[in-house]
Amino acid sequence: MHSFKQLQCFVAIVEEGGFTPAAQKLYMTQPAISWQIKTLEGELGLKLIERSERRLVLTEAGQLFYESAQTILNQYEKMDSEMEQFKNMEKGSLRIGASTIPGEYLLAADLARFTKTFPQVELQMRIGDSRSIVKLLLQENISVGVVGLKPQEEQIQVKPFLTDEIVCIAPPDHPLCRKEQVFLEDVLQERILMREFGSGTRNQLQEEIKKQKNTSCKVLMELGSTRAIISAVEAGLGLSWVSKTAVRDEAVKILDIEDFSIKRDLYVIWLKNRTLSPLGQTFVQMLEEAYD
Amino acid sequence: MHSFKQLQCFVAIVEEGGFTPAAQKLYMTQPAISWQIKTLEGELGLKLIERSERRLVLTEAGQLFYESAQTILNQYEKMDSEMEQFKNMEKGSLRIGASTIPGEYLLAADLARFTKTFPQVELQMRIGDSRSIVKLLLQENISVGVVGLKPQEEQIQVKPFLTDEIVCIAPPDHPLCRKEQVFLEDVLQERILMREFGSGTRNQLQEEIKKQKNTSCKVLMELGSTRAIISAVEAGLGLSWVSKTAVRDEAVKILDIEDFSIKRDLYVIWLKNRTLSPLGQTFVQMLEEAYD
DNA sequence: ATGGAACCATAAATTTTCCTTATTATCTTT
DNA sequence: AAAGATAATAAGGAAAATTTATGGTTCCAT
Repeated sequence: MHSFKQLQCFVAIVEEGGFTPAAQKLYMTQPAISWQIKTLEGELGLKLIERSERRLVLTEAGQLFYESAQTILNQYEKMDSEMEQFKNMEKGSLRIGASTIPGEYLLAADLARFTKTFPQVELQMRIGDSRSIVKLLLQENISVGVVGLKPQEEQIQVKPFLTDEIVCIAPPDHPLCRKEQVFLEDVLQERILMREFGSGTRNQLQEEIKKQKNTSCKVLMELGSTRAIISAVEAGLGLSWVSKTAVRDEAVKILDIEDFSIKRDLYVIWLKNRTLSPLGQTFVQMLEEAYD
Repeated sequence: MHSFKQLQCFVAIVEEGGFTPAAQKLYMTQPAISWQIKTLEGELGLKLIERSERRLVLTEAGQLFYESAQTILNQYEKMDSEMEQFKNMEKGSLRIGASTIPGEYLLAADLARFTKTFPQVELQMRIGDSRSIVKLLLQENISVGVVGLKPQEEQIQVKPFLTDEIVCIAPPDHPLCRKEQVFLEDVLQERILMREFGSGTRNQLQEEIKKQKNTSCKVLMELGSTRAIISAVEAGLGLSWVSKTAVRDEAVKILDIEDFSIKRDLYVIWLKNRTLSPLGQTFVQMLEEAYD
């Protein structure tokens, strides 16, 4: 088994045109170079360099070897710089933004994985409604966002990555929970709780109701977070719609409404004109892999 | 600078699924593997293998490294097998040069044998007069030459390998063919055909005539190839001298001249300061064996 | 649970590899 | 022929890699 050093010495000799200059290039002494070549030739059982005359000349074997040695060293350097780049990612920081649903529920696992891979990276996540996340992105306060509302801005690169389902929730002891079939009309009779204006969930919900039933719903209470809504529903203050993932382990009942359902696409967004940092790229890639 | 061994160990671990099996595969002890990985990770500044849990798991960095390491090792093996092939003469090319007689007549069988033994080798033979072959050798356009004129150059290694006889030929119906004893004077009366200037045959012939008889001969026609001379002699245009091997199956008569005969040594030549490639060595060796 | 088996990490000692300095040999140049 | 440049060689020593021996986990089966 030969070593990188041998290849390196050999290539240096060829390129610098002699043992002594090669030694200088590699910060070694000339006998060390001689030794490397000697062992290399010994291992190969072939003479690589003809060194009788003033100028060094490669033997046929030497020429053949030179081709491959070069390729290998190039490949080696490529690898090294790749690893270097990767290592640099460990030192950086990544600021992402997410709207409530992805931020508070969905992304938790991904963030954990990310910080495990890059423990040194300072990771910041800002949570807000979709509109504010887009704003943060445009101001470059964050470099990646995950939102539930497709931004229309020209400068924003949008990539859908997951479809979330928005479900209607009720306290477990609510009359509708016992009903065989529940329709949208039944629900709209009830007190409805909602997130604040600007929420992607609320926005989409109202549009869907209007589109599918051509009515609107009375919003009897506005709350600032999904968690607050769940608590309120649980306490019997009314019904509401939230992301299915948000209620996985909660003490509220999901109402299966026969004639109404909402799917909600989630999008990863970043600025078109900024090339995403290696860390950002890796983060996006991790999301893609996770929700493929 | 990492080593091939490190890559090798790492790849072996990934492929064998553990340190211990990797050690067995590489005929090393397990601590040696541990050490290699440790230093590799240290040099990179990155952890490659997660070994806390029951199963070994590659980190993200490890996966990245694995890709490149594999490529490099593959390339390395390719190089190694190429060199091995070269050493075994299954690969490579051999360019030889020969002057007319050896090239067109004598060497045919040897070349055939050579290509049969080494079918993968690209074999080139250039034919010219002795002087031009020497020139090609000095310019390193060929690595071995076979000539009929001993080159005087200091840098050329010369090895005689065969003595060819140069005989006088005449058309079968020529008067001299019926004569009991033929002497040189008889022949010199006739029309003499010869090869162009620079030919070893011609050179030697004229020198021998001058030496042995202290006369010179009138050259009445110069022809560019031995075959052309034979045809011309056959057609009755005159007499000439050619290598005995060239007329083996030809329709011309050999004149046995009582007081004149020429032996001609053929030489294998190569450059002193270049080590002959394995192929070249073998070729020379084959010639020696064939004409021992 | 508990003893054993499999597996990796660590330590110390040893071997091997590799590099350096010093010197010699060879070839080129003047 | 002498000087200069360049590679080979020798000897000593530093550094790297490997081995044996051992310790600590985890996993499995009794």
